[in-house]
Amino acid sequence: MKSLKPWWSDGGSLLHLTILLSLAELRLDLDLDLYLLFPPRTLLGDELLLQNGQTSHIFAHRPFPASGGSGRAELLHPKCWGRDPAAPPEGLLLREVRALGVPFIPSTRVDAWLVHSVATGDADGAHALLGAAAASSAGGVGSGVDGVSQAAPGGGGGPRAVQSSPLAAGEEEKAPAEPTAQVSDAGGLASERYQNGTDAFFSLEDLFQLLSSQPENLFEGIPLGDIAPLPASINDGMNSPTHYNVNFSQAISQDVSLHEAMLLCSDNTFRRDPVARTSQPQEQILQLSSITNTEQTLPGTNLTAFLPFVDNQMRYLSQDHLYDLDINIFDDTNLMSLATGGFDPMEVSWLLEEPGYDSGLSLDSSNNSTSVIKSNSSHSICEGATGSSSDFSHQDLEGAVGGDYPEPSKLCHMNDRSAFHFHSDLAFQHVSHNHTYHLQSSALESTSDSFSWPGKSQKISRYLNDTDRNLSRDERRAKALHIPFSVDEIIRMPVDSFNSMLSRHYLTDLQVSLIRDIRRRGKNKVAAQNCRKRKLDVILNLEDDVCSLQAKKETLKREQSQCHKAINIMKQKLHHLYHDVFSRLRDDQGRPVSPNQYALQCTHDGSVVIVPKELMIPGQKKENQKGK
DNA sequence: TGGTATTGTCATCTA
DNA sequence: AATAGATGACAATAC
Repeated sequence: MKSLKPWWSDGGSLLHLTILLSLAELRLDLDLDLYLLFPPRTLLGDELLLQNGQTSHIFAHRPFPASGGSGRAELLHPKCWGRDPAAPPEGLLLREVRALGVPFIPSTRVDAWLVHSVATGDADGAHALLGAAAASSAGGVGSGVDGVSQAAPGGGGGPRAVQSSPLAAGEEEKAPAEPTAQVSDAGGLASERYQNGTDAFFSLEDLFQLLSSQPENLFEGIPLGDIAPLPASINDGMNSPTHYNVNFSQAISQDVSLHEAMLLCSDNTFRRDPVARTSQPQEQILQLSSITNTEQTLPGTNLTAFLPFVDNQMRYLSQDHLYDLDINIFDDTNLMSLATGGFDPMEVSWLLEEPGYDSGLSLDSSNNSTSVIKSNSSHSICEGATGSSSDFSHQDLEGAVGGDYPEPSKLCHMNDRSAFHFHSDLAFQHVSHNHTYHLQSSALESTSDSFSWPGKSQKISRYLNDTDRNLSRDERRAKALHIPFSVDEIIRMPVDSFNSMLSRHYLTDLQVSLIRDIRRRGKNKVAAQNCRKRKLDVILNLEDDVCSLQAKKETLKREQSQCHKAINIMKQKLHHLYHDVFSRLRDDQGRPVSPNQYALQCTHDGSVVIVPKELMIPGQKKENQKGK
């Protein structure tokens, strides 16, 4: 391996894997591809828990038409698995996929670790793993499938329990001159082991062991040409030893990007038709579309499936088709929609042009348009194969957000990765190459120029299906950008988790911008709701206070009235008492005392004396007058 | 068709 | 200085 660097770095630069005549690297590449052969029935956006606690998401999912609904799922990015070589991901998909009831689960730890090692540029770790695996295979040390997770990654010990594989010693002892038979037998055993109804998958361990056990024989014995007829059907490929077309000389002589390996080849691997290989690119793609729908496809059991990027298809997939790894998904959304005939630019641009939207989706048009144009050229296959735009447009909106995921069979997504693979969809069998590129620019103009449309809501609603109509604007945007988190999750996530999530996942600038806007708007929405709630509470409390104060006022008024009444009664009583006292008073001559001339006055010792009014203190006079 | 309530969003302020 | 939350103001929408 001559060069290895993270292929997500440098804004989409590719990791070119110059494949040498090295079996280890061959195995490595095989594992890379195999890793993509996830079991079916996973849905786009499925969050996969890794044993190391990290998560990843299925970002692409392509069904195998001939396998009765089975398919492959691809993780969002190896970057999601963490970058610490000391803590390789474990348990990849194991519990989840088993919970889904799929018949086969690829090896967990080693495969993830291999991809992880390659993706992170840790070639030594990957090679050490491979070497350890080979040594383990030769030494016959292993503990079964579960032993995979027990092995120490990074070359410490044999990470793969090769001996426990159903392809154990018997396969290793096969004649070196019959490598293809080994492959076939391996596939047969594997299918025998894993076959379950229409779903059968080749075990990574089986393949790994096969390659590890007799590398020289395998490598040298594989003919350069087609050595055997294609299997007549999937079942043939599954249940009987079958020869496959494996051209290793071509495989090891090409500079292939990891992106190609991961994103392009997995589907292409199932094309075995030599005629199709020699066809023109577009024709090949079309043939590929149809081939994948026929019994010629053999999911998981054909060795060619493990050598996708060594297939001749890579020849016509020029770098123009691949060169922008950093193409953001939204660009792909535009592309796929725009590239299809009869597309209405509004169908895409409304996602960006809804009023008040400033998340940068539209404003970042310079970078956006660039990537779109790039992806435009790189998506000629997809554009030509799409044919119909409406279905795509709606399916595109059904992303990972909100937990409302489309069925795998519908998952022909807009991103550049899956766009290369959607030939597996039956809908693309009878499509023509309609390169309506002009629509793209018009859409871009519309997305970048206008921010308000008259009657836009009605127009927008026309493009929303029932599901999307129930989604919020941010949810639709998030779907359009294939953001692998729910809006609720983005909003409610703690700050630390949010920041770590942004750093852990491979997200384009647009995605990050949208996520931050979603979070900001969501937080502010909640804050506004709380604010209004508080304001309403304050108003209600004030109203309650007014009511209580009014009631208290009434009570005080009643008490005052009662006091006045009591006072008047007391005055009346005092008046009567006063006159009663004077009526009984007599002076020393026996004459009645006139209350007009005298007054009753209380002394400090409590006694009552009769005082002439002219001798009274003025204040006492007033009191006596009041009492009268 | 106008009024009103609700809600989302942005700008700005505040802690 | 940066940031999250609070809040006023405005617009869109539904009734």
